[in-house]
Amino acid sequence: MGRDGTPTRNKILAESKQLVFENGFSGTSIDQILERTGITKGAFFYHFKTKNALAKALIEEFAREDIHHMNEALKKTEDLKGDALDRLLRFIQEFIDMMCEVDEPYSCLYASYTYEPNQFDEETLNRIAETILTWRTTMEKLINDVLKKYDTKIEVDIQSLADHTVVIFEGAFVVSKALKGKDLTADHLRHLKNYFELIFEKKK
Amino acid sequence: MGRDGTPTRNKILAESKQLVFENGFSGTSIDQILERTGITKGAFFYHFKTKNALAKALIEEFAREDIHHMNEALKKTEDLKGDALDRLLRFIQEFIDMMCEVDEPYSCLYASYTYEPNQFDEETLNRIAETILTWRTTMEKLINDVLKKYDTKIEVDIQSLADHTVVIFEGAFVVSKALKGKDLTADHLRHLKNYFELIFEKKK
DNA sequence: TTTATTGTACCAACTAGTCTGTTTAAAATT
DNA sequence: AATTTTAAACAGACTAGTTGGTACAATAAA
Repeated sequence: MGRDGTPTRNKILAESKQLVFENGFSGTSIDQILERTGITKGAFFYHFKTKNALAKALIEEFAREDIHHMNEALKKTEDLKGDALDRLLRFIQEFIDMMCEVDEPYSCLYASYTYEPNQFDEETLNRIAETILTWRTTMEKLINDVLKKYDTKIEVDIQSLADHTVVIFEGAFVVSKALKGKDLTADHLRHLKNYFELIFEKKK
Repeated sequence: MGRDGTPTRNKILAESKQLVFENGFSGTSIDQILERTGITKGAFFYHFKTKNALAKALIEEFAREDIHHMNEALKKTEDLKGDALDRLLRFIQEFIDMMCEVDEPYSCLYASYTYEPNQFDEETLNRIAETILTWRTTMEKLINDVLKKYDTKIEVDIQSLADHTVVIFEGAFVVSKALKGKDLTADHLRHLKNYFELIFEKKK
């Protein structure tokens, strides 16, 4: 039954993600995507019914990978469950290491879409919120584990502390892109780690 | 000689800034701007030679206001120069107060432009970097003042600590837009304030 | 053969930008 | 003070190119 279209589909996804980071979504034309991929219009519209279907597929894939990274980092730190603070710090360290490996400023589709929200349907935008809320839940769990044996030196709202990680990711991406300094992202995650380190103190 | 064009020019700037936040820059058509302002094409292109001239004017105005806010906050805290840490914390508090007053998620043109960089010329993008670096310089000064009487509990790089404020602004804007929670921005500035509070300890 | 893919010509709507002309208000002249 | 001049400010029809999307023929594997 016909040939295998998945390489084509993947090429479209990969190249258009890149293009969206360079030009924004509405600044990226389908013709540009065709040129970059060497694919024709027929093939494109076979795989994606509309340009917005591509937008949705892009965010879907990006969100899946994002949550996958998060879960991988959770797994890698499972052995530290004994000291929940150690684990939390190692969890952040995983992403510091990840960001050190990259060789150009990292970009995030959430921010990209968020700054031209009218281009997308509710469902697409909800997918972004949903993923950020998944991060929130995960971080809340990690933090609450810490709070079993630690107090906070300053009174803090746990939910917003949980969100703070995503905030620093997003902010660091923007600034590192604007200043063209790929190392900035890791630096700011280190500050987040510092904050976690400083805010908790062992219960007596 | 002729009528006064500044109200028209200002209306164009105000409405197109709003449109850029909703649709992105390349997602905003000149026709849309005309519709929103009730102005005609002739008037638009009288005030701005090209669409990119508008982009530049927008970022110019935004940057000027941004630096103005920064300097206002500096002025308002001058009386606290005696204790540099107090001053730093009050400086951040100024922006917390500012963000509490707003009644919808705040948006930043720096992030908007940064996520479709190919739409703009070098000069426009440089204006963004320049402004962020002005923030860096200001924060470095505030922090170095603190360091005269305080040590840091954890070894930190001053430059990246200085940048951290902008990072948290930008990240908080993105997340508060994505989650449609206008209060989030202030919350995360509070975390920044906490961080500053925790990281410094009086020299003996 | 059949069905999943891909190629290409085409279209209506929209894009940024131009062109020519009109209005307006202040300054120069009477 | 009334009139004319001047240039800034605006109006809106027009254009050449681009946009997302369609129709349908061609091709390739099962």
